[in-house]
Amino acid sequence: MDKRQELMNHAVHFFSIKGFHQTSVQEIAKAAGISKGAFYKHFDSKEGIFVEILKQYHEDLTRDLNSADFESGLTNREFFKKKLLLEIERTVMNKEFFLMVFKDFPAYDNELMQNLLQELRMAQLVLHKYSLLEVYGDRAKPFIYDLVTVYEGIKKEYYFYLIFENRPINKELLAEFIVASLDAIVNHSEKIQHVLTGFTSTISPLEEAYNQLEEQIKQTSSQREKHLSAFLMLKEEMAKQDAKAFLVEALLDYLKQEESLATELSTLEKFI
Amino acid sequence: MDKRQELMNHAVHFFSIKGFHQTSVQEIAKAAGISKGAFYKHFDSKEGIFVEILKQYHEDLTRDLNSADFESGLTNREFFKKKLLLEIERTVMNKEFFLMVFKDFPAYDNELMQNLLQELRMAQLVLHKYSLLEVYGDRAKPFIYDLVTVYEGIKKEYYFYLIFENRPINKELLAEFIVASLDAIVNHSEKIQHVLTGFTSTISPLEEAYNQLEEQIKQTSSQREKHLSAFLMLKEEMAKQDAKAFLVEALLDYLKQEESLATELSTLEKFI
DNA sequence: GTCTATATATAGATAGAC
DNA sequence: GTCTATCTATATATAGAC
Repeated sequence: MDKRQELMNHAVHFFSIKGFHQTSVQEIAKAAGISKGAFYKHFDSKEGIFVEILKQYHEDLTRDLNSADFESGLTNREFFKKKLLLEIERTVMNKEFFLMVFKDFPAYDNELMQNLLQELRMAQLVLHKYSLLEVYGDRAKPFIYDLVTVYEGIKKEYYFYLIFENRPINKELLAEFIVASLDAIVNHSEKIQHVLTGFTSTISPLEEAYNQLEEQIKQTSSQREKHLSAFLMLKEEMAKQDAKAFLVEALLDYLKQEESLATELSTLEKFI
Repeated sequence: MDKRQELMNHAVHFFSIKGFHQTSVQEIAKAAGISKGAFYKHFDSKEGIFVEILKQYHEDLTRDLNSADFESGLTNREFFKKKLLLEIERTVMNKEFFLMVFKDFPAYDNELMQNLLQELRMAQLVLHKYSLLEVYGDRAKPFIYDLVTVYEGIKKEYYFYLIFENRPINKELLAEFIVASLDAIVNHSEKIQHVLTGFTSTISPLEEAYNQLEEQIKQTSSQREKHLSAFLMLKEEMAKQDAKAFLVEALLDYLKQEESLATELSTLEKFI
């Protein structure tokens, strides 16, 4: 077999058991019967092999789902259910990939990787959106984003049972159960107000960072009024062309004293 | 403030951003204004502080939910929804904890930690089970485990929106939406076959390991028949009091040639 | 493309002085 | 309870011979 592919197979295996950071290049190389040094002739870094695994999985999945041919004459619902069953079976067969993704992740300071992940996720989201619209049509439209969320949430939770806990579950039954649950929600939907309005945010990232900080102050601050005032002055000052650096800094430092605001403040600081 | 508590707060912060393994004790200590050496006067290891954080969160959560007093005269459904809303708000307020748990995890070779996690998860599961039974009564009973799974799946997926993507979502609306979705599923439940039969497995871990391996051979093996035969002989031999070590070993090695069986085989090997 | 040897860095944890 | 210095282990990645 191709050494490169062999390395990737072993890598998925170790990543799925120990997580990305706890797996060494040495282990992967050794499992494939080569030295650590030789590994770097095939991949330029440990992150490199991880990215290649992600890409390959995504390509395989897309190819599989597109090339699947179901008997003709199926209703939309039956077709949807067949695709779901295929996805469930595929996920269980590739359980190591699933485990790898849900364990440790090398994505957190690598923008390239984050973009890749975002992209893969979006692709799945859009796919599900159109599948559900095909089945439920206009009745699903007003709350399609909520329906997609419910669908993905239920699916994922059963994946945990199937994969993390190795539970023996009848997959045909599971597919029917999930679709039947969606049926129920859609049939009931006139009585339900929707929650989500779309998958992509329409406000700017800076605006969002402001909103997040304001919300967090309102919810958790020990000195709500003072912190809100500081926040408003900060927002005003930062909007100015000739913002005073010392003032911005002072207000940030002041707010940083409240530990619960740390995450929101670091996000905001990226825009300075 | 208590230095110990201060260290824990900073630890959650770093763990939530960079993950457990990517955060050094040095960073945590420095953020709290002490040296790395001094850290070890407060906690005996990095894992130690992680466990303490988990325990504290669980205690706080239990206390909060028990001490919450809602107005009297609420219906079961209203009461359930109020508790859900409280949990949503609490989760968003403690988003760093949520991020920490869903990022990197130090649990994978530490049995003590795995037990703790299992315990915390079970506690939540049982809590949800009884809450749902209170609201839906006998109608939910036949498929209560599926209902709990659906409930937790939907909730978790929205938490991802709220926390990872910082989406502004009306929490009151969200709580109503989730409960309404559960209403719909329960009302529709006569027409739905259930999937799960319980949360705890009734067969022994060894038996389960056998089942897993057999299933995996059937689903993924490139030489189904040969591998199944090897599997059956292995199972038979291992059951014997005077099992031949060389035969067990040989059969294991033979099966190991099929890479897709690696996970199941390592699980099984623990019983030898 | 593979090896061994090595550069370089950083981690968790401990020792001993104050 | 805090510091600095140090131990020990292990990691990613590279260099250079074959």
